[in-house]
Amino acid sequence: MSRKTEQTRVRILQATLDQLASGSPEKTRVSDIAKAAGISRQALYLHFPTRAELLIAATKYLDAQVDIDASLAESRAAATGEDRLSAFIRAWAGHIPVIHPVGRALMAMQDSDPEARAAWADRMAAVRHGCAAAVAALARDGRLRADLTEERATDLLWTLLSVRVWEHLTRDCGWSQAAYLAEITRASRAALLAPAAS
Amino acid sequence: MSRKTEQTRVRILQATLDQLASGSPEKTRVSDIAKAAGISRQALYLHFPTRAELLIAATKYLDAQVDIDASLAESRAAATGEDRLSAFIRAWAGHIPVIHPVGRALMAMQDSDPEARAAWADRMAAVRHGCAAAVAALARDGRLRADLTEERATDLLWTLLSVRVWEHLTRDCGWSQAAYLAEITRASRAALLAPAAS
DNA sequence: CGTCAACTTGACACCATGTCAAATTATCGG
DNA sequence: CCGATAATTTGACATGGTGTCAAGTTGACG
Repeated sequence: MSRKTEQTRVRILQATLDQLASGSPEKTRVSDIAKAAGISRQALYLHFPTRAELLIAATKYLDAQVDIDASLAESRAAATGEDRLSAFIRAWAGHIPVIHPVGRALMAMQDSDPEARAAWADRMAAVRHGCAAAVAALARDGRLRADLTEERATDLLWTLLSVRVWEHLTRDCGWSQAAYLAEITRASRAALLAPAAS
Repeated sequence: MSRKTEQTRVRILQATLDQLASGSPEKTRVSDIAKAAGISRQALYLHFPTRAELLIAATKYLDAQVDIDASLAESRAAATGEDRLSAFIRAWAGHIPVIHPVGRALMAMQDSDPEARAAWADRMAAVRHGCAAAVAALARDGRLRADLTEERATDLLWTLLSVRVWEHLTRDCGWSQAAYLAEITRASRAALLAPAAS
């Protein structure tokens, strides 16, 4: 009963991630996912009430698999604010490609589905929280640009690290992930750090 | 004959811009626009074959009204590269709010309509061209950061000035237009200019 | 072997876009 | 001012995806 239900649920979630990753996420239909999971479209609706909730569940499922907190451990352990900033950027930048397919699908639904909007906003708020921590560490070291409040610096970093910026640089500009990481790290330092950096 | 057709056409385009500006652009339906223009939905299709082409035509109509080239004149006339960069940013930043409603509608169609995608890409390519000119002026003055190629610098500036970044800062972060302009100018200078700036 | 849950099949409502045909109303040239 | 014709209206319909509903089928487990 519950055993089988859970199996099917996981199979659906995995199929969702697979389908989103291969092909345009925003054009992936519920029927495509059901087919990939080997069940009927209606059966999928027995597990997830709407497309939006399926996507949200898939996001959480992915979270559970990748364990972003572990990647952020290095950032939190950094001795200096500058190290913390770099480590945070490195960790988050490495995660963007992983969450991008489902993120793109979620972003595409933002205008039509309030739940999807809230779910995505929530995840991004978590990223902002990480940005704020890095900025606070910088401020503690006295390395933050004097004319920036912590809040404004956080907004700036959050924007620089947004998925849209990653998309623009890697997709529209054709940058490699390595180039993205190097340049966005540099740009973030340039934007936030007081002059006379290392 | 052609007189009336033209009148109606303009009325539709104006109604389109009005509707997009008031209310979520991506949720604006063809029937909403037709109603605002005072004609039937089917009559609208007599003038514009698809929603995408209507939006594209509205973009061109808006262009014709605002004359972006005039705003860029100051930028082109700048004596130094740094002045040119600042003037370009100021001009473009001032235009983003104007084109944003229709731009947002166009961006929302990118995944479903290749024509809309191409039209928006085209406009953004024009912005990139402006970025490239500013970067070239900077390079000519020897003010470009040594470790950046002109191409990469252009990509960076183009990204910083993207509509998505403007949306993020003004909508998600709640920044005023003035704050956006000031901070994005600063960030662009920090990202592109060689140290020891004015 | 019977029961209950999971699943299937097939039909349908909804909503926005886009198409079509027939009827009606403006508009313009003569 | 009238007749041709262009512009518009009304109403019906196709398409494609989401979400719902009902009735029938399969399969596991006590």
